[in-house]
Amino acid sequence: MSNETRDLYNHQYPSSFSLYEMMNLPTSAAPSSYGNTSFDPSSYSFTDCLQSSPAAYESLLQKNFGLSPSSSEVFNSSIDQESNRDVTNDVINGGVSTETATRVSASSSSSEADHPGEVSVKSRRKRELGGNGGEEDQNSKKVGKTKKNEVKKQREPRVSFMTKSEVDHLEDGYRWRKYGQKAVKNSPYPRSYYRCTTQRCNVKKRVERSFQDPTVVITTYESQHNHPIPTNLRGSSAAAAMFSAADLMTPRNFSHDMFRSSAYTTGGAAASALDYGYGQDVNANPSMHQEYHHGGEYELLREIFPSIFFKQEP
DNA sequence: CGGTTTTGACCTGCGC
DNA sequence: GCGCAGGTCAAAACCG
Repeated sequence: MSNETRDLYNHQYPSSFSLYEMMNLPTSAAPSSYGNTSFDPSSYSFTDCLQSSPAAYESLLQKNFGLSPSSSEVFNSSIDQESNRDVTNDVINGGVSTETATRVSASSSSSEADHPGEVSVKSRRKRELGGNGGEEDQNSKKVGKTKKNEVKKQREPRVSFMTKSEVDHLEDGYRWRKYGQKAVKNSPYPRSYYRCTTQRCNVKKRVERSFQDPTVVITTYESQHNHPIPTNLRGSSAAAAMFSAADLMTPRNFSHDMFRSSAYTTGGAAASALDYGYGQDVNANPSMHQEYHHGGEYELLREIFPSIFFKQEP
């Protein structure tokens, strides 16, 4: 953690922060007034969220988010660090009840070393399939139980984004392999599970469509990439770099899928700029965004995306 | 042929 | 203990 980030953790933040505030909308505004959807900003609060990411919160406060109904397709993002609650579900449920919404949950950590479960489960399953069955299986189950008692399974921090997009799987520069899909309770839309294809990188992401607003895609990232962004992809590495999981907790993260999905939904200059303009920098270094200032398209992007995504350097 | 997606089965945690 | 829902596995199918 940088000194700057550490300092931000010492700040005091309001306990609740709705998108109305972030968007400078009057709290009495009709929900339907947000863009062309029925999204209700009042349903989404940043309570808890920024306890886990004060830097991002700080940025929101400073910039007042700079979001306008027409300028961004990103409704919300949240960082889950505090409990084992499911961020995505919280976001969805938040659309129904008020206040609880974007509870960014939490997590814990389970790096490869922290969760040998991945390996043990595999081997157990293999054993079962191998037909040795019986005793060994019971033993492994016992082990699992004792572990459960000793250490509560921990999870990596999660960050979720709500983006308005036609496509479910938004490109972010990294390569993903889908490893599962599940039906979501109370939703006609399934949830897809992706894992980063890079070896020894255990970053996962879940993608699902909001049943309340099918135009909204909810993407939840878990863990952090331990490698640079692949260079040989059509997708902009720069756009992805802005969301490097190595920087998961920085304000810049809020640019990630909004960036990409906006490109999709606006369909024009932004997409071009993203796809062809900034594919050079492999490393998601902190000075990354400065490079945008040098390109002619920076100004164009600035116009398209909210100010928070292009934090201006003094 | 290697990588990716699909999909049913299985595991785990949690609430009742 | 049971049932449910979320999450993961892995074989088979698919694709470039």
